[in-house]
Amino acid sequence: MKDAPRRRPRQSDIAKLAGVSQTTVSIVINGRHSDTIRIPPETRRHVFEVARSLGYTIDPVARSLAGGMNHLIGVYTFESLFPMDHHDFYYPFLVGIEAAAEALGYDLLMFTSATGSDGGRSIYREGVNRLGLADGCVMLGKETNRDDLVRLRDEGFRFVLIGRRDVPGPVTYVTADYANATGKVVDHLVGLGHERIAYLTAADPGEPSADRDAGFLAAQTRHGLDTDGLVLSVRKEEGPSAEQVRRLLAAGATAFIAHESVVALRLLDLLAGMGVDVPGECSVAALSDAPDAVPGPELTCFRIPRREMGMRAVELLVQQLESEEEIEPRAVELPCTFVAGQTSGSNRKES
Amino acid sequence: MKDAPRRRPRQSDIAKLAGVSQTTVSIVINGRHSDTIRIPPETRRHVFEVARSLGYTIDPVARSLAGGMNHLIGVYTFESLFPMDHHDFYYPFLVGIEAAAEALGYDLLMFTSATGSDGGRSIYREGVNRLGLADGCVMLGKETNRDDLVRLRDEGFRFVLIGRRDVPGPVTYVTADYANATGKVVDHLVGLGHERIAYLTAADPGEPSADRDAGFLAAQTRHGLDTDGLVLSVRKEEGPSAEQVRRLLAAGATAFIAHESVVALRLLDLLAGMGVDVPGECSVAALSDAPDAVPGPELTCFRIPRREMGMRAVELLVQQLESEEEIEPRAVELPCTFVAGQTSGSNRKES
DNA sequence: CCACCATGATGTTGCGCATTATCGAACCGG
DNA sequence: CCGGTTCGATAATGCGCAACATCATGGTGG
Repeated sequence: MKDAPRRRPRQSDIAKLAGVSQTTVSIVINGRHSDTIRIPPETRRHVFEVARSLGYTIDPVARSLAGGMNHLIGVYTFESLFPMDHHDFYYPFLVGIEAAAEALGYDLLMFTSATGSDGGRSIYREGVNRLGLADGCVMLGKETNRDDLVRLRDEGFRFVLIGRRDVPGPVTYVTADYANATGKVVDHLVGLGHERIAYLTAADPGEPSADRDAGFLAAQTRHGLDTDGLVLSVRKEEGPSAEQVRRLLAAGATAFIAHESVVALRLLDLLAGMGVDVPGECSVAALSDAPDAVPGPELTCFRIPRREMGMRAVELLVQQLESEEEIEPRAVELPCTFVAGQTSGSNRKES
Repeated sequence: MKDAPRRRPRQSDIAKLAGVSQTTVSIVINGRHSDTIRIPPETRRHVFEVARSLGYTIDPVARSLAGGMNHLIGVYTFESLFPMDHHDFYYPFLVGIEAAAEALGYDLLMFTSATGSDGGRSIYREGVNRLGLADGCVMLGKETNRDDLVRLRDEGFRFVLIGRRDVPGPVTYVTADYANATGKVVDHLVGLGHERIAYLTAADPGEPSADRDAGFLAAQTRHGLDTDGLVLSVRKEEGPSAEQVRRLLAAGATAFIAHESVVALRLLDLLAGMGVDVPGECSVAALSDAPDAVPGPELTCFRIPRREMGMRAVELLVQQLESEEEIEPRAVELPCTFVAGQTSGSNRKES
């Protein structure tokens, strides 16, 4: 019935009670006895008993200081993690990350405090890199700070990016194979007889957009198509204007491909407003997931394997962490699954 | 251009380069200079410069061992955190927790590794209490292990529970005011003229259920109602059987209150199947949130302030962590908001 | 009867930091 | 010119554990 806030028992407490040395306790607790380091079973049992009776639990902090791993995987997002609007975007990644971490025996350290008063995030704030607590880090977010990344790597910090990043020097990342997936969408539309495909690329630059562009370009030359007046740069927030869509139709477009599903949905609305039937007269496809919750027809698009990407990232990271030698940075591309959807149909040949 | 995996710079490295002692570096980095401990601005600036040039980052592990705070808030769930089925349940709490943590300058440590091979979770597994890495912990989940909780508290570890828990001795928790909210639902139904209200309580015990039961009982006696043959214990997974519902109707029930919204929804189906019009002939209410995604009529129910609970828990915890003296354990009850919904209507008086 | 080895441990050191107790020099008034 | 006081720092210690080097004992073969 002590009122005093009991201190955590330590190995030396056990040692005293069991009549052995702290070293012995450490060895027993960690099961480090081997051919060269021998502790007889009875001593071991005794130590264990005392430990249990004291309610001993190892102090991970001390262990860590003494050179061990923390079994901590950092999760750093270049944007704020949980706000509702990012919900659907980040969540599947997190599910994967958590699953893999749990399977591999790691805990997750979610960095939130790196957010400055300006709302911007930086790993290095006031010269302090909070990521250090984690053994390694999974990094996600669009607005990557490349300088920080380079500095991190040069410091020898282990991390895996989710999403391809053009960074000077090698880094390991896992991404989705946007180029191929985009190619498949084009193939699908071409297979339906479309020859003039309007392409609504994302206005904000970034590797994922670039990959889609590359995939589109490749597919297009493969099929011998051209794009005069059929390419449009569109902001996700605004979508295309009715005027722009009209111009594309006037240019002979019979199908539309938009990077963002939001844009594709807006496109559907505009086309409906103009009396254009989808997929009867015109097809629409997106180069990303359609949001689940939104009602309406299922978009022709592809699914980004977010969950798998999360898992894979953690697996790669742990592999790096647990191997003795330095592991070469790796790039992993996971395939997207094509979704035929209901917004694309065969192009009725005219004339 | 060194290829050697550079060691992390430490305070002593800075000290050597800056021509001061490690102590000084520590003081400068932590801004601990005061009236009694003085470091002139120029020295401070110099130390900072050297630190930055070395890419110094503090080692939180060592700091922790030395007794400092890490600005880390643990998040421990007694069930697995991210699996899809718990998604809607945990997510709002996390949003609140993250928001408060970010606002207060804390990072989040999500414990996943406590999951045993049996799927069960225990804080103390294999003699390791990993929670110690965090300065304090927010704990959530239904299947609380009370023994662990008591032990944790006795060790002097700071934590805040989300959800009321009957634990020997005081703990601080934040919960929703289920009793009052339940009372309001009853009031609403009574106000609509219902006098015989069937009550479908949860089969699995637990404090939240008990609170609802208490609230129901109180409201009932307040209104002078009785419950002969109107109370039913129902498993969430199964819901009530058609036969049971028929019996309740036969017993004169004109309104139903179910703990779980899932059960309420199933009830609606059953009643529809029996040709009973809701809310025309019969009212249905739930004592929890209706899931957003599910189509159908909006349930009469109340909304549990999950986000606010998460925030509040973090705030309470931080308050404890940052105050000098021991703070008395506190219980906080947050109000639920009543949702009139579309599944309750006035009771047409018969005879 | 000593040299040698296997057994079963122990003493010491150090991880990187924060804290405590000091300490030297400069300054200042009497 | 000397005692006190402020200023600007520092050496030493310890947090709890793991790694390393070392040591005492007892049996065994030569």
